[in-house]
Amino acid sequence: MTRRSRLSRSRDFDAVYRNGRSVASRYLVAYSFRPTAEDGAGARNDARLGLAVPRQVGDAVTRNWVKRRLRAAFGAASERLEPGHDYVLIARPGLAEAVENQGFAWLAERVEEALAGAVSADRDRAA
RNA sequence: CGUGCAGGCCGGGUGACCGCGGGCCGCAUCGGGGCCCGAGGAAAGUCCGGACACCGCAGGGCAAGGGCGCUGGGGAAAUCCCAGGCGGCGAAAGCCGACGGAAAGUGGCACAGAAAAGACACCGCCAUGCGAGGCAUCACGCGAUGAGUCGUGCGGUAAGGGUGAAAAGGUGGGGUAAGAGCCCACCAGCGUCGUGGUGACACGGCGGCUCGCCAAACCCCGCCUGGUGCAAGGCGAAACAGGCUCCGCCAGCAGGCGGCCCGCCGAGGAGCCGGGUGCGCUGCUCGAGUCGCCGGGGAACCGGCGACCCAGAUAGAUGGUCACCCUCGACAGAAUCCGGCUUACAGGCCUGCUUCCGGA
Repeated sequence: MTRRSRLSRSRDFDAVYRNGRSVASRYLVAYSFRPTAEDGAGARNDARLGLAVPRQVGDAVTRNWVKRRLRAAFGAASERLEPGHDYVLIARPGLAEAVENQGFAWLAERVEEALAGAVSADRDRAA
């Protein structure tokens, strides 16, 4: 995933939090939101990801480790995702230990189902 | 050889495919390639010192704060480094020490003990007054004298007992009613002189005999000290809206000179409500730089020559899937940059030294 496909500005995060829909599970919270032309930035075709890994997840090394794995899992899932959406994934405490025990494949599944859940919730809202 | 000590170093590796950040170069401008580089010894804690940047700068005194405090050297500086002195620990190599002042003052010294700092004597020791009851001698009539016991009063005494981390210099001798630096010798400490050393100090002579410990308790002395930190700061772009209250206006204290006073400057200052921006570039990595060789020095370190360029991200770059090997991988992620300190760290390697103990 390139620089362009990341959320970088706090107004982008605010927009997703305010307008998007969320799905929470044991270790992850996923937000999804499809910006439209009226939202300023204009509609795009790629999916963008923002990450939030709070201090409770672990020390700096652990948080970096978690973010890398989340990006990789997002990259693997992005081909099956709705284009033009902005996503925010929030890690919850305990995620690092869980990934260490269950492996990357498990994380990839969890990410994919969280994102899918967020997208369907967002679609319901829009409809 | 083990053991112990000191110094230095490494911190999983190799290969394949798919990916991430930066720089350069083509094709060529929808995009897609090639090459190179891409976390640490602590990047950490943010505890010191600087560089750099902006703000302040008129001086004097006081206060406050700050750590620091043996000597010589190194270093831009430091609560840093090296070497040495002194003290403590160890068999040794070696390690540890905020290492000025306790005769400026205040304060503290648990428990135990009579007493913890004007020695106010618990037991004991010594001398003596008085009293008690017996003993011996003389006399044998009252009585007198002597040695000692018990009780009590007054005084002398820090040698002994016991307590303690510590008991008023130590040991031995003389001395004394018993004792005491009361006197003497040696040792410790203090003062002074000489010699050696750049110096801290060391060694030796002489002197008068003597001062508990704690300053990382307050404190005293000496030394030092503008503030804020790269979210500093600069350039550009975009956007906006002001209102209310109070104080002051040539002086005399509105306010400023980070606290106070003197003194100086001085026409604007303070608070509340509301509105806008919160984006791009820069600072941003070539530096007290790293490596090698040579020279100086006991070392820290310094000088010369040569080579090298070694992260610059900005919601913040190292990951995923595999395969193989080994001793199965610790602590841990740059955010302006350096120099230190401190703390964390699986396992392993190298060099030098030590010899109480174990083995040959």
